[in-house]
Amino acid sequence: MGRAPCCDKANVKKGPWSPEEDAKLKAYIEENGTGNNWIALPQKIGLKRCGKSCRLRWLNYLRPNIKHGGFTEEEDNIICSLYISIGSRWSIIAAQLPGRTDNDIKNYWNTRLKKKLLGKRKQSQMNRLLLANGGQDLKELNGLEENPLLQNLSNSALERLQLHMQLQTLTNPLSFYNNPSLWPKLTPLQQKMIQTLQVNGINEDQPPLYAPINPSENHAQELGQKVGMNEFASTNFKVNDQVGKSSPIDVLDTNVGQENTRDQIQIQGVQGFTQLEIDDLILSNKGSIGMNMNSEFDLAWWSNEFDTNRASASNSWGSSSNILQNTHDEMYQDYALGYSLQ
DNA sequence: AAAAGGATCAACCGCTCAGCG
DNA sequence: GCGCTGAGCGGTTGATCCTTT
Repeated sequence: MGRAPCCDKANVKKGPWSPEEDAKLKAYIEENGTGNNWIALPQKIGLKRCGKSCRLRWLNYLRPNIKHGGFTEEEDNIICSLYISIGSRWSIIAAQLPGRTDNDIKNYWNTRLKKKLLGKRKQSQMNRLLLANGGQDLKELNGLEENPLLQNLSNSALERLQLHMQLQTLTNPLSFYNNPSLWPKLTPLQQKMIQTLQVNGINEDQPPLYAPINPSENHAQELGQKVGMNEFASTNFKVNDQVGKSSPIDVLDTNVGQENTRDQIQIQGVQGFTQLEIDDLILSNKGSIGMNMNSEFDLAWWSNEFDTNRASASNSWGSSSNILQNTHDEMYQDYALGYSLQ
């Protein structure tokens, strides 16, 4: 037996609200309140609308102090930061933005903000892998398709992961790119390809292969100490001290002497590489290189499981949100430095 | 100028959860 | 403890507007 309908579907009006309906609803609620019974409300005021529809109309459009459109840069920052942190918890995000509704933020994110962030850079093959089929290709290429934890990653979590990866690539001095000690052993074919590219030059949009942006380890260390990406990761970033390790795969496998944060570990396998390198690495190391998503905790962070656990465990977004906001504002600002959202 | 395709956003749908008897 | 009910939420849809060809 299915769930009983919340109203008589045959006798309710659907579609856009007329000004008359708006006026009726607004006048009644302003005078009497909702009475904590949305289901009964439309009958009381003679509206042929579902109670749920009335509730939505009031909350999203008719109640006082609602703002529509014209999102500020600060609001963008908050939305992005929170989305990366907690995913599509629109009501929680809306709670941080006075006058904004969850529906408005959801629409704004889906239609504009997401594109600003994900679409402005040239869409890479990694993006396609991540988004085209819920990350399945990437999981398979990484030999992780059998990992039930990774399979539990929702599209939202994958999207957040992708955003985070972009942030990492741009800001993390500990990235592959910036740590020669992390560079992989190359197959003869790969070496030949690199040589060819170095001789012939590569797409000017891309930095040269295997040319560290910040070759100074001291510089990387300084920056590393200041990069505290989120409240959940410990902030004791430690520059990889495994100089001499020849392969990132080794590093990922052992993590000897490191106090890796989630951010550092998870992305190590891909960040800072050109698309060509990523593709090649994935293909040539299928099953052995990856984002080191072996830890249940790490995976949970990206998944809805974490969202649920975190939300229900603390149930105190009010207090945690400040931390959340600060850390992610910082993260977002780092991002924005290298990648203007305008 | 018109058609096609894309973007936007209001509204709906169906699910989960909390409160209550 | 259990079942019912309504509130709330996130995902999705579809109408409309806008842009491009």
